[in-house]
Amino acid sequence: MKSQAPETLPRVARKALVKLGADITVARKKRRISTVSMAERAFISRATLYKVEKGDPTVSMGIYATVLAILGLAKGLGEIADRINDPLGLDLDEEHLPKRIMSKRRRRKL
Amino acid sequence: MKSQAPETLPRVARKALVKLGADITVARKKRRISTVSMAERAFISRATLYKVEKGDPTVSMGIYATVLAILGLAKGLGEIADRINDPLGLDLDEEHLPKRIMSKRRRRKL
DNA sequence: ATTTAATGTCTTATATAGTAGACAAATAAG
DNA sequence: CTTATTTGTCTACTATATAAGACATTAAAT
Repeated sequence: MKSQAPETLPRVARKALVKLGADITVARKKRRISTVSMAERAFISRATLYKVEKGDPTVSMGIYATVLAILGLAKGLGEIADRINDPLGLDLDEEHLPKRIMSKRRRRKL
Repeated sequence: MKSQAPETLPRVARKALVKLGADITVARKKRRISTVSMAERAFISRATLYKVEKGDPTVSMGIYATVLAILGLAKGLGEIADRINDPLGLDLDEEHLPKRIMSKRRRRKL
């Protein structure tokens, strides 16, 4: 992630990540997996695992996904934005979604 | 994410990511947000948003989190690994988790 | 009380993510 | 059907993530 304008990450996102990291730590401990062992299984360094458990936004999604998979929690990743979890479905019917989103209609040349 | 040994990403993780990306595309369209507009709001390039919607594992978690937040779906991120979603809680009581995981007990010097 | 392994946390080098910008293809509106 | 715009997808440059390794601290076993 590029740290363009400082604090570009929405607060809700930040909070969710910190919680995710903390939950991962608990889940790991419940399975009695040490940080060294988890890092090895995920093919990452201990330093990176440390960032994951802190909820660091710069770590790649693939690494988070791998750690979750090792904990048997990967499926939840795919359920974040599915129909069930998207009550904001407006009027549009999933089947009839336009292939492209057109903004303000342009003016024809006179 | 470092692509050390090819195909280091567990299949379940890969599947979950592809689904997440597809669901993000649908959620975006339902909100009538164009890729250009979404990229601007998330302070990322269109190319990166494209990767996100493909479920690319190399994109940073912060970017995924930001996009989800714009869609109003960030909370779900924090719920992936919480107690409710972790049935594999073994015997351990969350409160009594050891602070460190000790492996094979070492042998004291004779 | 000792000892040993686990964890928190830096630093620095190198692999790679993210951007910009371009282009063709294709949808939607007039 | 024509035109304006969106989207799919590359390439190459630059910013940054990740690994490696070190060190101090601390939990837990003996």
